[in-house]
Amino acid sequence: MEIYQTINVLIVDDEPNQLELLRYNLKQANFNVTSSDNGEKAVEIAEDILPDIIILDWMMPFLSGVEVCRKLRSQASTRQIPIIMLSARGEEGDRTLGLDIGADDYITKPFSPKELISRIKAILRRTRPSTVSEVLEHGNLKLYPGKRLVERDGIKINLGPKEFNILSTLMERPGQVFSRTQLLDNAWGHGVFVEDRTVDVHIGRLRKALSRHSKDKSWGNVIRTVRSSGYALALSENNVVS
Amino acid sequence: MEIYQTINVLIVDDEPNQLELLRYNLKQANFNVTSSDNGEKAVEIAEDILPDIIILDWMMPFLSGVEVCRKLRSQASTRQIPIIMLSARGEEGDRTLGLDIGADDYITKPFSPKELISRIKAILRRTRPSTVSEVLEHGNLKLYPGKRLVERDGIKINLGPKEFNILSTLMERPGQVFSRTQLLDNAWGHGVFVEDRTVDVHIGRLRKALSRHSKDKSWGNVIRTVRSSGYALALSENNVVS
DNA sequence: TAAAAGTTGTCATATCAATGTCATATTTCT
DNA sequence: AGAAATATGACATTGATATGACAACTTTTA
Repeated sequence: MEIYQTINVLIVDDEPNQLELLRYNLKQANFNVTSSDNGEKAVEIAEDILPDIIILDWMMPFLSGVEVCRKLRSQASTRQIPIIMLSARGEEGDRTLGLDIGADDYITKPFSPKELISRIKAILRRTRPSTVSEVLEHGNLKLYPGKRLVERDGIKINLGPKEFNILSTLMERPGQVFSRTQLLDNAWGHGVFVEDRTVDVHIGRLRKALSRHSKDKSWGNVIRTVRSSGYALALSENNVVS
Repeated sequence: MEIYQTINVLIVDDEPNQLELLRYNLKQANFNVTSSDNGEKAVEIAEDILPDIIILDWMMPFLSGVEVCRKLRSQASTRQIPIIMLSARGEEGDRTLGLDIGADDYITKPFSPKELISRIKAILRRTRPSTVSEVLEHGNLKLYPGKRLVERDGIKINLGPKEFNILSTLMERPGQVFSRTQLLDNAWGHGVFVEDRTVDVHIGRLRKALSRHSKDKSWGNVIRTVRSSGYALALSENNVVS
């Protein structure tokens, strides 16, 4: 399974060597890594960056892995974030306690990087079902199909259903040009009788919505007009970040 | 840890002893158990009863665990059902293959019943939080699935069964949009014949109940209306651009 | 057990956001 | 410049959602 989206991993371990080892291996596997060497800070960071998954060492001074886990589970904002616990001990008592406490998985040291990565992916597979990929990204635009939500730089943008559908269609195939008819089919459904030109109006509304409350006027340019053909999501525009 | 709702488990193993052992232990843990001793039948049963989780033996004659897993994953109706694979072999190659194939977890025989149950619960915590969580929280809203009780800032809120079920469904996946049909399925049960629009009325009652006895009028806004789609539990209202 | 209190599904009506179209302005291409 | 395509503001209409009322039921209470 390949990773085709930026996945943020937060690793928490008080031992510098272990931390560095994890960081290295996860970076190799294309994850975006943030780390913390203490539990208290880890909770703050988690609330702040909302990582996609957290790798948590069981044994830590001050705030232990178990307590960090509890704190994360008690907060609505972080309670959905999957947690993998790492432990030096292999006794079953610990293992089941870890799972009961709210961890999603529990790995005993020593473990191979390959196994850790497999487990991360297994968890992400059910956290973000690929049937309808949880989020479509384009530059700093994010579209969540299941939540019918669009964000620009983390700021929510309200769109009408039609505008949402159009943007969704465009974002599924960035760069691809869609004719007005295709957009009508996708965003309205087959067999509706609506003027082709109506699409123009909605594209206009979409552009306006995307650039609203932003000094950066170029946001409307995310949608490229292709004269005599239709519209497409702009690829290499100045406002596109990769 | 307790279980707060009926959970249907499907176990699939060709070996009668093993099957009986699993069945006994899972019953003890208050699961509702269905079993099959062959892969082909298991797929049919799964499509039929849509269990909350499937325990699948890796090695089986005719249709192997891997193939059953593939079949279940290729069907829309069963794609989302979590699967735990059981295997006698412990080599890492198998382990990662199992996870890559679409299983949610992978346990090596011999394992203790306690560990299996812990892993089942760990998975259910993600897929069906209300079945294993004592409390679901969202902001200062708390919902206790077992007690069928809802609190706002510690103050009890009276809800009818339907309203409770709707809220429970929404709180299992904050932000996720549920269609009226989905809500009917979840809160009323399969196969009831009720107008889709009835959901609107109950959402209205739910909102009213949530904001009753509170100056803060915005409490009804916990539930977001998504025009042309359905309803969702609102995520933080800040940062909204309209 | 009967009355009271609470739940539920449906309808009719009110409200309000979203939509589609048109007329006109602007851009693009030759 | 002239033609063709696109952008945009305005506006009536459509369509979806919110809400109050009510009768049929269920559960609780006395």
